[in-house]
Amino acid sequence: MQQSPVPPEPPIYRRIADGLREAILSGDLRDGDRLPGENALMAQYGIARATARQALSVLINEGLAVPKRGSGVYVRQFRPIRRHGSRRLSHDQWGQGQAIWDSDTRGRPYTVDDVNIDREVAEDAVARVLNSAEVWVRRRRYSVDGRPVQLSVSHFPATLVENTAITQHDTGPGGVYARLGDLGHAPARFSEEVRARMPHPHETVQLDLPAGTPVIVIGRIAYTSTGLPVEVNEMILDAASYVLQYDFDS
Amino acid sequence: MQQSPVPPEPPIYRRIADGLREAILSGDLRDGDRLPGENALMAQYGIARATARQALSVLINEGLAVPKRGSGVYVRQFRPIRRHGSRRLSHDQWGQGQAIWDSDTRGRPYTVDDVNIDREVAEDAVARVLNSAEVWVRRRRYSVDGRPVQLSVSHFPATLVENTAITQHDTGPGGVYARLGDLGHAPARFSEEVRARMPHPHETVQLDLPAGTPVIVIGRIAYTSTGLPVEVNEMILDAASYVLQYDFDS
DNA sequence: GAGTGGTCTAGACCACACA
DNA sequence: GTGTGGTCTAGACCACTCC
Repeated sequence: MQQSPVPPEPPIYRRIADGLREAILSGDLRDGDRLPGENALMAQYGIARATARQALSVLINEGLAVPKRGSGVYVRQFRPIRRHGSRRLSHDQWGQGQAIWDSDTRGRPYTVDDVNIDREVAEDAVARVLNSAEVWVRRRRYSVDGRPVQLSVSHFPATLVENTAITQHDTGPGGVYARLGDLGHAPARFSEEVRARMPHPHETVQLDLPAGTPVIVIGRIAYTSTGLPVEVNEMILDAASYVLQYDFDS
Repeated sequence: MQQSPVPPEPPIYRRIADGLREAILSGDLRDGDRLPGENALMAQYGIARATARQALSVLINEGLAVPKRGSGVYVRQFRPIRRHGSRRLSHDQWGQGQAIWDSDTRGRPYTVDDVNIDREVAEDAVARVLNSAEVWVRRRRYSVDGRPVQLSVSHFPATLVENTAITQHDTGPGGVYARLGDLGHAPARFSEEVRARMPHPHETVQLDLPAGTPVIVIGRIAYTSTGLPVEVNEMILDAASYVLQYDFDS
């Protein structure tokens, strides 16, 4: 009867999840493959329904699998869009365009829906940055291949853009940045803050996110060449759909 | 008996979770506050244990709450470290150092543990970028205030750094970049790819991540001024501990 | 219609925290 | 010791998908 300080075994649901995860990460189960369902796990391991569900929920919450009602649980895929930060310093100019991760580089077309434009009282942080209590706000949703991938909320100082096309649905050729240029306030410098977190419920709905998908949050300030902040843009990206790339000298 | 096409009510566990979430996001429940426990929810809503657990698990998987065994479920806090990409173009130089999100800017000291240095056969992606089949690999873990926040794996072309301090624990003054400089290969340009995803199990352990915490993955390539890639560094950051900042001109 | 995942109940035993 | 969350069983009904 050896009773030594054995490291406690992980619970059953976790061991099952570990096995399935390894099958996914090793490539035994590939993109879109069907995982063993609840009934299969119950039979195979002699466990209760809730325990089988718990095992599957681990993988779902890790973003490795997606449940489909009435059908099964499937291996999830990752095929991101590449978003470049700086364009001028783009590393294509000095490297061979090398990248560590694969991505869909063909410029798939964006579509924009759910445009909303309003004049609002700015939130504290935005008011502080733009030095303006009132702002024009442009809310948009971007989709690629019919799937929503990004939410964007742009804020402009109200007095700066009043009576310009920036307050209209159709901003004209070149978009809002061209209109800012018309005003003599062309954006020249950018500061981007990047975070990641789990999505809020409305983001889950608007981006149609499965469980286990974080969002990347980008807060971007656009400055003119003289250092005047002219736009604050908060973007919410489906993390499973994006790779961000930033190139810079030391 | 009106029986009109009512939008189906969300399940109980979700309604409970929604209520708790609102309490957290509105500030009624603050950092570190205790949420109603399983027993409290069972009594208050007249539901079974598993249902109460399910409601709490929603918030836990969203990263809004953290369970503590034998104690309760608590509201989680977010107090990130700010990590700057470019230093030369640092936006302090032309802006007023404005930022959208709060962060702990006081430079809290890093500690490094778990240093591992090995000569290895490179993974495909790394071999392709460095144009080198064999690499020296430096694995490190960084902690702040005693809490692990970042894992880092640096790869260097084996033939380039052989017999230098880069293959030693003590890399000398200025660290590995200074040693690369000694070789006439000082890094001058960087390309960073940024992703976010849920952590793998070993990352969860090494970073001591609670459920509902994504990781930010940074893949960074360092080039010399002549465009020679000299380092590939993959960093895994606790997303709840970081804000990344990138400044650039258009 | 058969099979799947989604929700829910009513129990049980355990390890752990806290007083 | 009491209360907490962690794991697990054995059922149930439902909505949905696929054949």
